[in-house]
Amino acid sequence: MKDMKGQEMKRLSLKDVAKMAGVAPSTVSFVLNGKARQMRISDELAEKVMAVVKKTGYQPHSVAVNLRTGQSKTLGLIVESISGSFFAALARVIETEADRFGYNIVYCSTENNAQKGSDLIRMLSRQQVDGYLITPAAGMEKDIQQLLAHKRPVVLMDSYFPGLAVPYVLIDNLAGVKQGMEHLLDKGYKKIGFVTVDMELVQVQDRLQGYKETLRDHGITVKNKQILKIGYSSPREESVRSIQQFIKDNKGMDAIFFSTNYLGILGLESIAGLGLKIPDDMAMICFDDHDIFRLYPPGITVVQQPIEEIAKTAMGLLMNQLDKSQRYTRKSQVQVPGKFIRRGSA
Amino acid sequence: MKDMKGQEMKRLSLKDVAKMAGVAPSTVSFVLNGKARQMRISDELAEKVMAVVKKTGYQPHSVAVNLRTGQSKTLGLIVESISGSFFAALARVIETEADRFGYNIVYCSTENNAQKGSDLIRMLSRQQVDGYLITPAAGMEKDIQQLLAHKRPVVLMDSYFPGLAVPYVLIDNLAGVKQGMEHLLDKGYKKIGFVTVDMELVQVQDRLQGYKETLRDHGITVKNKQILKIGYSSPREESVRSIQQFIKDNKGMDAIFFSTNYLGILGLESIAGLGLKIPDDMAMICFDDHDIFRLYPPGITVVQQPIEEIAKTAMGLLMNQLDKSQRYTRKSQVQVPGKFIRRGSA
DNA sequence: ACCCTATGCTAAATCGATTTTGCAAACCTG
DNA sequence: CAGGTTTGCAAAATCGATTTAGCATAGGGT
Repeated sequence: MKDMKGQEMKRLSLKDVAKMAGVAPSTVSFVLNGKARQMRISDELAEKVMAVVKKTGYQPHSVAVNLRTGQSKTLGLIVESISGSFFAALARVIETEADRFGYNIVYCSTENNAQKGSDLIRMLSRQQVDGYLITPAAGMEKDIQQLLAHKRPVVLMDSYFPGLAVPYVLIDNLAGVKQGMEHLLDKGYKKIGFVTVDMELVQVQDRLQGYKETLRDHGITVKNKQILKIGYSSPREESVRSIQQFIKDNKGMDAIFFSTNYLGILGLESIAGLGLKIPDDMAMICFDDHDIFRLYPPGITVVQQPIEEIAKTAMGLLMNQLDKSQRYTRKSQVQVPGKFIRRGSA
Repeated sequence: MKDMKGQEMKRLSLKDVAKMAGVAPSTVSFVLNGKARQMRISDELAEKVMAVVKKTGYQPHSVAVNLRTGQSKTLGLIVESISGSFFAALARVIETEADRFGYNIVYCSTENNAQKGSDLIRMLSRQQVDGYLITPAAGMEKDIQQLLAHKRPVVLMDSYFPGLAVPYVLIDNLAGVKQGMEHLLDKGYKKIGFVTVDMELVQVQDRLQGYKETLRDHGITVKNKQILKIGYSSPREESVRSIQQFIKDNKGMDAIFFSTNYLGILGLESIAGLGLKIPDDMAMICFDDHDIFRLYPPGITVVQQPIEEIAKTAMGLLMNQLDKSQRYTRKSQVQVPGKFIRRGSA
């Protein structure tokens, strides 16, 4: 009952606390920030101050602290799409990690639009965020470069820009795809198609590269006809139609590798729409897991992203940059292996 | 090339701009805040100031503005789970709506833990958010009450507390369930089970109520044995097992109404695990849609939440409270109708 | 010519903290 | 016991804006 008030009655200021304790504001500040010893405040007085702080439940006004110290204790998290399952899961882990380090997250999405990404970065920097966690959209290279030029702490996730010396964390796309492809070839699938998204980002290119390399390694000729690129913002129905056309155009194709979970879901629709059975009429593997893939009969085989590891590593890299102590960072460009999960589809 | 610098070279302050323009800081402030006329700044001088602002690309330091004005232009959004599809979709709409009004969002989740919710509210109020959008977890009633007592702008979504005079927006749970139940009864299903979550929240109670009332209206006795309550944090496998047991225990049950999409997905797993066919062996309807339900054969019939409407209405109610002009708010407790979507499962 | 009100802008107070500087009193030291 | 150093704290500057109060000069009326 008694300690229920101080929460925000009229917002106690540090000055008020000082007055109550009969000391100067600076003294209170020193005590609260653990600089009492350093500033030679007597233990006796420090205790008196702490007593008042406890009793009143005083909480520093974070905006004022922010203004004075220049530290907002806030990080900007920019993802591609706030409702995508991969990004949502990522955000969730990052949120709790940030909390452990005493940071808050401002969470926003580009919807894969470089212009919006650019605006968001500007917005966040106006908001004085201390660092950035970004899953970059195509075309955001310049913006990232600017952040770097201004020496702002940044970590990229899920993708990166080959030319930029910026810390990043992402799955080993090449190896992930290769593992999946090897599995398909092992199981005897002969004519394997690849459906990907039409974007410039490295992770997309790497996945395609993984497909091509595996085939070449097995002495199989890569045919462009067996590769389908779908526009990112192409409407659902249209995408489904083009996947179906793709299947029809490739008679004898017995398996498809989908390069993102979004495409895999479209694939499910397309295949079902054609009345084909998975895996008998058509096998499939998808890069990046999704709830649906666990459930959709017969279960879709996937290369799963180690989301928790990615998020934690990224936070670690960011904290490293934020740390004043600037300990030398061994390696700031990290690729983590994906996890191949076999289900019924291949 | 030329307007590429001013972005954050050394952070230009208002004082710097003033110096460059050869005027007082206050003058610059007045001009920038559209109070030039009111403060009788000559148009000529105002233009001169604006010219300098444009040229330098000056951006006000929002933290300083925040401190001085007490307005953070930030809203707190607390959802139940950041990775739940309903909440993610909600967050997405709210984010863009907030942007339209010039607000930023700090986005966090309770993971259905009242203690964490409580902490989050405290954290957000320390961060000086201007308002709160909350999907409350059970047990957060006191926290909401405190916000109200401190006259903080709040809007609840997805649930509310019957005793509290607080604005809220949610789907009409009762009517939604009734519509689904009527459909099942129309189609001739006789023995309908209800699977829900074991929580105290009104929306959960209302859904159960809808089930019971519909049966009673049709002269059917409600049997407790046909109602299954599953603990919110009960592990997946255990939940699946209890649903399967529930089905076995109710011989002759021909349809199940699932009260949340999470439960519906578990239901899918359970039914498939028992080797039953939907809808022939078991029909189902689920409250709250999900991507899976569109895809999972034969498609799951659902009562869909009008997420966009909920989000927009909630933002409207919040903006209403934030508006100084305090225009009288007609109605601040809103229920919006759900959308019944028929697919193959019932 | 004198007072009074507009006009057009600047100076200074303020938000709530942190940090540097300052200044007594107490404590050596020779 | 004079002179220097340490101790213990307070005063004041600062972060970057907004806002109130103030102060010349110009114009208008009698």
